[in-house]
Amino acid sequence: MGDNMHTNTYHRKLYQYIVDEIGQRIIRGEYRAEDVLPTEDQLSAELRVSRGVLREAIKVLTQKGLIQTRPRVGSQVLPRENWNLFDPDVLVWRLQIEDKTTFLKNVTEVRRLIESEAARQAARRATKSEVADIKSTLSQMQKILSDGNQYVYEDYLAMDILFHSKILKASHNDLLSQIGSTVRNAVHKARESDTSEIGIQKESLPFHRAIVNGIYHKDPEAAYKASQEMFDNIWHHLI
Amino acid sequence: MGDNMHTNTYHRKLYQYIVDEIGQRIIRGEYRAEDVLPTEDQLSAELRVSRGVLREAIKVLTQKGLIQTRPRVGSQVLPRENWNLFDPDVLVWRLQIEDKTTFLKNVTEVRRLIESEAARQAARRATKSEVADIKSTLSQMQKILSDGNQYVYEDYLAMDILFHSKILKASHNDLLSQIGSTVRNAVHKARESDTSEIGIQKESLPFHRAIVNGIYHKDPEAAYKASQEMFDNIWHHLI
DNA sequence: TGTAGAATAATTATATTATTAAATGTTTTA
DNA sequence: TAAAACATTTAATAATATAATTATTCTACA
Repeated sequence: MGDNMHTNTYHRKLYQYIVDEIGQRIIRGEYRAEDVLPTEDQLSAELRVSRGVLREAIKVLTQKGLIQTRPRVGSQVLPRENWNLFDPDVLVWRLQIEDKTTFLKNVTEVRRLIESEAARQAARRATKSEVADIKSTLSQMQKILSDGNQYVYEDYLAMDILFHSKILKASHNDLLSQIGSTVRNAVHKARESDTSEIGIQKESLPFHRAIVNGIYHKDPEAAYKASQEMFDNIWHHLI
Repeated sequence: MGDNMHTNTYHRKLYQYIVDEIGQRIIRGEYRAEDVLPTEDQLSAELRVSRGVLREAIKVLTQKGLIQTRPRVGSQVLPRENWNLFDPDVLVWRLQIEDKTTFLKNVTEVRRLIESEAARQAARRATKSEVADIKSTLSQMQKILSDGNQYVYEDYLAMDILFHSKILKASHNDLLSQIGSTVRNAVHKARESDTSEIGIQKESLPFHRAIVNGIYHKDPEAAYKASQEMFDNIWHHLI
């Protein structure tokens, strides 16, 4: 860690840097399964933080299923099957480090599955105000895209995220909703599959419209199919 | 907390008690969203632990999405949508406190979705040895059920879990696989939807066989449909 | 002589306490 | 009303003591 950690301008906490550093070392395979990390004294010295901070970081990594710690042994890296793959940090680390093609394929597969089912359920269960809310978000998206000169990618992305999270919520299944938003957030955080070009965004509009139509007309299968087609379109641009 | 915390016979760490205690207070609504927890000094005094231990517990709770902490403000309880619903602890706390019917419905919906898709992908991607492995597990299950007298529920359950986790793995999508096993574990941990009667297990055998057949003959849609029917059957027995 | 099991020693995480620094909301003042 | 001083609380460090686990050594017994 740098020497100016204590006076850092960034707003993250010190232990988060340590979590990131050790976590990434593990994902990179620098520390491998069964390996024992350096002792708390050594690690805190190497990373230039107090043992207290290191211990807080270790607690967090334990929660993520990356390590397990026992007295007289130390902190042991756990095999891959123990990792909590839905932890936002773990997801992002993997997106940054592991083979992008396979992982992105798997991620997109899950997104397609979850979000399409959410769209289907939303068509069944969404309340009137939820439908109205979704519709208004869509029209805001259309507005941003129609005004080609004033198009700002970040604005559109924020609206797009909002749109999909509202559909997820309208599925009235909080587990479904959470898988969807967790994976979506990770993908955006890792800046993968982000296409800032307005052309591609415009191309996806009909699919968005079709999803909303399906939800509005309480036609689950239409919403389902439209959502799947949207992801097939995304996947087409990814490869 | 009891006075004998330090000399506890249980093997859990001190901070885990604190995580449990505060976590449950939040799920119970004793501390509500936007509420600020007592200061670290007060809480550590009340729970009879050092501030260090309390801070480690707070880090863990932060990871679970239950709280957020800032200097001069304290630890604030976050609204429900921030909670990490796939965290084992959060799952258990919710199961102890919240409405079981809705929860179980949502859980089954997710299981049906995930495991059926996994079966479909397994039909496409399973290796020969994986198929053989799945087949042999199924025949062991059949054997246990056929010998009615020596039927032991726990043995059968273990085999059933193995069977489904092998299909999940054969989907060759580790995200899919982990959602599936996490949710399945949650259900078993909560001891919900466990039917120990041999009759119901026998009823589910044809579905299992149809799934394996689909995978064996590389017929994704057959495997998919059989898996969905299996969950529809489970759901039928739940209500 | 060899070995199972108990004592022990070494190592490492676990936990406490005290202190200082940094951040942020609140109050006061110009 | 803006900005400066203030108070409060978390963030981080450091030093130290305790407890738990494992490897080693020793002892008693076959």
